Amino acid sequence: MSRKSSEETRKRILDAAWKLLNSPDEPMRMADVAAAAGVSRQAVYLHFPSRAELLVTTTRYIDEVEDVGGKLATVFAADTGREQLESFVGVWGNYIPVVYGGAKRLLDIRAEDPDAETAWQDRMTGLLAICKRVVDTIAAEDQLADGLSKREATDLLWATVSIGKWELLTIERKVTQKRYLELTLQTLVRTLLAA
Amino acid sequence: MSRKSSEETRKRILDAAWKLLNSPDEPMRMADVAAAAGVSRQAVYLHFPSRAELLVTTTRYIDEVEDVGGKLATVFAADTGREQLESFVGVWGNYIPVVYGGAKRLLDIRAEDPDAETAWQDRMTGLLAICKRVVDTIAAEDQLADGLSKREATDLLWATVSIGKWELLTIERKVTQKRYLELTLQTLVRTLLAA
DNA sequence: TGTACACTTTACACAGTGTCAAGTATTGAG
DNA sequence: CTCAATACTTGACACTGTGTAAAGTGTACA
Repeated sequence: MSRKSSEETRKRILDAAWKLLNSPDEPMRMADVAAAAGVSRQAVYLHFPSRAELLVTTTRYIDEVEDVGGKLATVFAADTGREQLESFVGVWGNYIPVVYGGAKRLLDIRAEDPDAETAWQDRMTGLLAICKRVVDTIAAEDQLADGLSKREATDLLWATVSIGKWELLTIERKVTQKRYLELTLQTLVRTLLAA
Repeated sequence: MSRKSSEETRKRILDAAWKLLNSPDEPMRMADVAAAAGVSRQAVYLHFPSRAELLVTTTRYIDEVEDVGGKLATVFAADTGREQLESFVGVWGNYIPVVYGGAKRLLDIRAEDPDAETAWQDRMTGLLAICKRVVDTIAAEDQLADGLSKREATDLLWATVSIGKWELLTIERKVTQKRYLELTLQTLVRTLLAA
């Protein structure tokens, strides 16, 4: 087998993991991933040292394939803070359903897996940076709501668009994705922007 | 040993579980709980059929000892919707730190344990009912924000005071408990109440 | 005195992760 | 054409934690 085969197998494993991640009822043990990828369980360990690493790599892989970075970058094409906020809620809010499966499983093992914890922190830190930029734009226009520091506004924005809150509203309470976006934006506008 | 001993041992196990639950760095395996309670691992199984059941019972035990029900009932002593909202955020918001450890571990095993899932749903449903009553009061005064149905307002309130969001703001972002309460109340007032 | 009860001790079945070592098949370099 | 490296398979096993089973110990109280 050529050197290429290794890369292909790796990709097949990641795709299989991705698929299982998005089937909440399917278990995702190492053996399941291997079976779904059509390789032996050991082959998975040849590419990924542990389940945690596989999870972490899979989420990064999804981010890459779906180009989160690129999509989030478009948020800053908007000039005003309010427009950036709108754009951000739209882009990120519509990205959540894509990563939800992976994020949830990552969270599940986070308590026991330091690697998963690290990967989670990574993503959260990245999102926090975006939130900070949006808040900075708002603050630069002097449009930040009274009595709110930039730090607090950033934290509030970040917590409001969290995957956990999306899960509560859409999965648990059956709010439609469209309405979730509207309600979230409205909440943020009223909370973060000056009246 | 008298019939009483059984009850005492049970209580010691629950207290040990509670204690471990609130020490996030301590593992809480059945053997750990047993050791902390000063009994054999098997004794734990004599009182609780599974780890999930132990977790579930422990959270209910905390609720009982701390009298959540009673505290939440005081919310409705207030007359106006706005006052009820304030009271609710205070009571529930200050209860979260007490149950946080248990809630987090319950969430962790929820994916694999139907019992834990049920217990979680129970608690969330209970909280949702409180949210609904507060929203009803607000709506009866015609103070609900424009374009918001009672159902949506209830869901938003519920998601906003969720344990997950509290965790993000206080644990992850180091917002103080006091400031968390202020920010949460402000968000809710601006989001749910008519201007 | 003895028996029911609460608990201990020891042992084991089972699932899932991760490791190890030997075997097979393909591919490309000499 | 040969052979060695590469990529993967196969099968076995150690380890951890949950849950079960069974025999043993000690104590209360009828």
